[in-house]
Amino acid sequence: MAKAARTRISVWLENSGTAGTGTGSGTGAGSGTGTSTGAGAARATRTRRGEQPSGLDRDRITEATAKLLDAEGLAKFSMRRLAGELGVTAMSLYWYVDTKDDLLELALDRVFGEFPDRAAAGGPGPDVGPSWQTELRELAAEYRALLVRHPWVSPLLGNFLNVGPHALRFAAAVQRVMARTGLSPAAQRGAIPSVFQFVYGFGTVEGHFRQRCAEVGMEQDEYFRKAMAEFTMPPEMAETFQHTERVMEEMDSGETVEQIRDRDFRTALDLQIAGIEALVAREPDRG
Amino acid sequence: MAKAARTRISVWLENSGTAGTGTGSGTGAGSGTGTSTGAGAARATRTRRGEQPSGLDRDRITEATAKLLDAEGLAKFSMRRLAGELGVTAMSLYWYVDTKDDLLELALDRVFGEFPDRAAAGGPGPDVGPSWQTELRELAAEYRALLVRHPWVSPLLGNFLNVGPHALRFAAAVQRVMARTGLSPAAQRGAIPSVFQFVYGFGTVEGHFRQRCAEVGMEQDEYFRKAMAEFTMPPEMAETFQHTERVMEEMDSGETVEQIRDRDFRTALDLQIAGIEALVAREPDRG
DNA sequence: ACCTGAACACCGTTCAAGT
DNA sequence: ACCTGAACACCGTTCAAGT
Repeated sequence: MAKAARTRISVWLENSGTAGTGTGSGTGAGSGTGTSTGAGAARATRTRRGEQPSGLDRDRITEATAKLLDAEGLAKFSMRRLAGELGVTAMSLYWYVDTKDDLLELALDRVFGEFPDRAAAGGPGPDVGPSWQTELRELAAEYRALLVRHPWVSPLLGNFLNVGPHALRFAAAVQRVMARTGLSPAAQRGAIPSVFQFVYGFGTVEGHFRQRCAEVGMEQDEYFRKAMAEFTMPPEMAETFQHTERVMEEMDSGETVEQIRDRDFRTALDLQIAGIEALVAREPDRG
Repeated sequence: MAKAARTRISVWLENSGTAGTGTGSGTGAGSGTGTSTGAGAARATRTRRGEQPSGLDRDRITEATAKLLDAEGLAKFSMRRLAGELGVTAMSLYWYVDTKDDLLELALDRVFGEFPDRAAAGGPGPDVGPSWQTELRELAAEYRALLVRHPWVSPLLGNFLNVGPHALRFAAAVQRVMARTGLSPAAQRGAIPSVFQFVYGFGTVEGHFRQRCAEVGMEQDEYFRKAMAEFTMPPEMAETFQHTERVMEEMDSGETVEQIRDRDFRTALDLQIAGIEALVAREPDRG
């Protein structure tokens, strides 16, 4: 009852449910072709001759999507709006993409392609190059920067599986650093979310705050002060919130919101790295 | 240009922008009354006599909102749908609430009220009762449980400031444990997101996954296996993803997805606590 | 004081039709 | 093979009107 079961939750997974029969003309994009990074061009390249009238293809659409999301945010994004940007009707898009969600997933993976392409494992020996500590810091900083640069990424990460080729490349890089810490595989599996879910949350609120400031056209410090002023703290709690008070003091002594945030981020990474080191020391020796 | 500036981003902040003039009849809810936990009842109590025809009030609406969000998720929630549930037209709701977003914020804070009410600071001396370690674990576990119980909370937390009375009570509890660790105030400000943004991210993906399973009517293990089967790993990456492989192995040896997740969560908290302890040991003695 | 109906300006998506 | 127009079933919100 109620529409055929559809378990697929990602463009990157094989189509399932109603297997085989298919439901229409425009489906089946990228089944099995997705191993190379240029997966998005699948349908377009299949007909490489005679250029589409409007010059549309999956890649151009995905690119325009990311650009529009950067410019106006997730809330204002719509298929009609995007189509307008591309000089085409909304329905043309559905030739290249099954649903709006699929398109968002494509855009999501696209920006993960902005990560510098780290050397794969098995390159130089395990004891040359940067320590796992500094490489972990780098990865965290890059992830944070991505989330701040593209505030729309964060809500999408919450909704989709994110197993596109670029996201996988990043996940692999994460797993490789963790493997170098000396933690047991089981402990690595706890350490990964410990570090990168933290970064996710941190980058999310940071990006969101910056976006908000941009929308109202205020500086971050200005906006922070204003929000504090408007907010009437319940008096019985006032004493508990030492941190907020302290931030205000630090701002008064000339430090910016951004500087304070950077310092907090660094502290948190110090904490995480120290935590990993402690767990390693605690574990029975292994190889 | 383009609509009067409106900086307010939370029901809990004083109305601002267009200050004084106001734009209509039904605005101005809760200006300054919000210090007590029962702030939502403000308008209703003001007219305590003669019971509204439909029995509507802000509290009942907020309650119904949370219930509907639990039942059908954020995506399917709408003012019209909620109104239907309350046996009323959508527009009636706008008498009690300015916008849909305000209502969502009210519901958000409401579920933060589910946290057990922790004793305020200044109760028993600092060295009786549970250690900061076990209290931190408890807070983390409760937060995780909240996010899993109400998967719609997570996306809302990303969008709103969340400075309602109940959320503040929780934040205060967090600050109090951190104050007991021995960290400097500056380090505390890094440690808080380190721990609780991790929990946020962890609880988010867990809650989301469970919701997905419920929607398609599958067990978690079943769904996990299915997703893995549908996913064709890029061959050059297969060797990197040891963890995923290992999870599959552990599932084959009888462990459930849930058990593995619990173990990972515990490991991450071990890591975080060890990290805090290391930072404390590293800092110059204080107090 | 509280509630409604009609209307506005949007959505994502389907479907039959055009070229 | 690619694109469109019209239509369906929705949104949040406003506004004038009812009781």
